[in-house]
Amino acid sequence: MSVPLRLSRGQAKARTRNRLLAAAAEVIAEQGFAGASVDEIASRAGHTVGALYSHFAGKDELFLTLFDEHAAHRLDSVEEIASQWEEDQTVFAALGEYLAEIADRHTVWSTLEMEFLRYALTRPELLDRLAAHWRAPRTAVARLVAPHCAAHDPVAVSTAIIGLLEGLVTQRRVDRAAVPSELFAEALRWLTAGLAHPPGPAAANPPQPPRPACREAGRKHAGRSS
Amino acid sequence: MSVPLRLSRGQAKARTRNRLLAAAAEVIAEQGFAGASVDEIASRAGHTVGALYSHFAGKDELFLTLFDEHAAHRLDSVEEIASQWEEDQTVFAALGEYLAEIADRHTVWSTLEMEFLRYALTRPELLDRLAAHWRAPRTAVARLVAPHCAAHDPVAVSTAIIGLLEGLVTQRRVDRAAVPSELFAEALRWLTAGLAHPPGPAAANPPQPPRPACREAGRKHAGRSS
DNA sequence: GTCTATACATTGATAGAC
DNA sequence: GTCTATCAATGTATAGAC
Repeated sequence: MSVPLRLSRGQAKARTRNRLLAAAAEVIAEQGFAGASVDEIASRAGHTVGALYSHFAGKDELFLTLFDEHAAHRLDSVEEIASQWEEDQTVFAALGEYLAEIADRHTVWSTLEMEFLRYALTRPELLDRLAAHWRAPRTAVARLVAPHCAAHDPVAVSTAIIGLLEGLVTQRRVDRAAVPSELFAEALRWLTAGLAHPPGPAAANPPQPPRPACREAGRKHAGRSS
Repeated sequence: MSVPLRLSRGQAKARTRNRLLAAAAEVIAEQGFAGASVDEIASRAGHTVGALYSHFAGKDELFLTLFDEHAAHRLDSVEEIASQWEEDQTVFAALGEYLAEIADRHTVWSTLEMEFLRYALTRPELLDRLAAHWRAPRTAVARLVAPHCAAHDPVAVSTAIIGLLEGLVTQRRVDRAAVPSELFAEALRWLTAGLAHPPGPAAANPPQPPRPACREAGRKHAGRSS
């Protein structure tokens, strides 16, 4: 096979494409979809609009491509974390650092995800795709935490964990001091520790007397009814 | 004093202003800041650009006004929940329903907040203002949960709680089935129950025995099903 | 205070040269 | 495959009528 010292034609093409996608991610994260001009995207990628339109049908298609490719990337990232997670509990600390890192450096990703969400919210068919994209990481984490879930639904636990972490990332981006990197691990421990608590006995809807005590008490069974 | 059957001049003016702000919230949530045209904002408010520019210096100022006024609204909302929270533990269920309601109906708010965040991320001075706006609800919740925090920092706990709830809201907006309204209360119970765990003795970084009791039994009378 | 009409800039997208 | 030149459409903001 050819050993390309220079890039082959196909490689060069792919390179351009990837640069355009990366630039689009940046600009759209910064300016929003509507605010991002194809011109700026192209020029930040080191090209011009012509190149952009030779790779994508238009701004929308570029955005949607980004949308799908990012989802795959995201899942890989989750599974990478997951693979460490199994090793031992100390991974909480590492996980915390990793997420703090995300909050601090990979800001483009999370901002882009926000924009995906906003964009999809008014487009039902896109919202479905987005939901599908989010399902994979959820089940990946669910599989992971299942052994620690006691009688709780692993998927529900997974959803809570992801929500917790994402919520912390968001807050950290606004106010780094308010969300020290250790808090990720700490909060995760709180949540998982709480799982060990009696899911049955510790009542789902404990109508206990108004008692703001230091210790969480209340062992009463109550049916779920809303 | 004049008893205005009709709106006084000042009232009419305020009414227009509020309508413009409400319309701006909608349109900006849907289209993003850059995508929202002043024309559509004005017309959705039942007015024209002229009215808009007589109330605001421009699109930016309109957005920033929205930004500040929404923060006040948000804080009120949190404190309203907080006031119930103290009453008793059953508020978890009510809180869960409330937040599910937010996720389902007040979508404009949360979308708008995402756009605020994205907009502020590249504007340091705005990011500071945003951080300040988020501080108030955080301390409000912190005061509330302080009695249940054992040795943990109430503000850290508050941050985790807010993150958890916000993360769940976000996921619910994408996939309602994945985040049933009961999960809000449930996750909150997990987290708060975990707080009771040995924060002092067993240190903050407990290398627990490789395997805590992980009963996968899942078979339980009142387990979560619905 | 609000509306109508308009000036001026910017955008997404296309066509043809290389 | 990529660039340059260009067009039609749209958007912000202003000026003057009422």
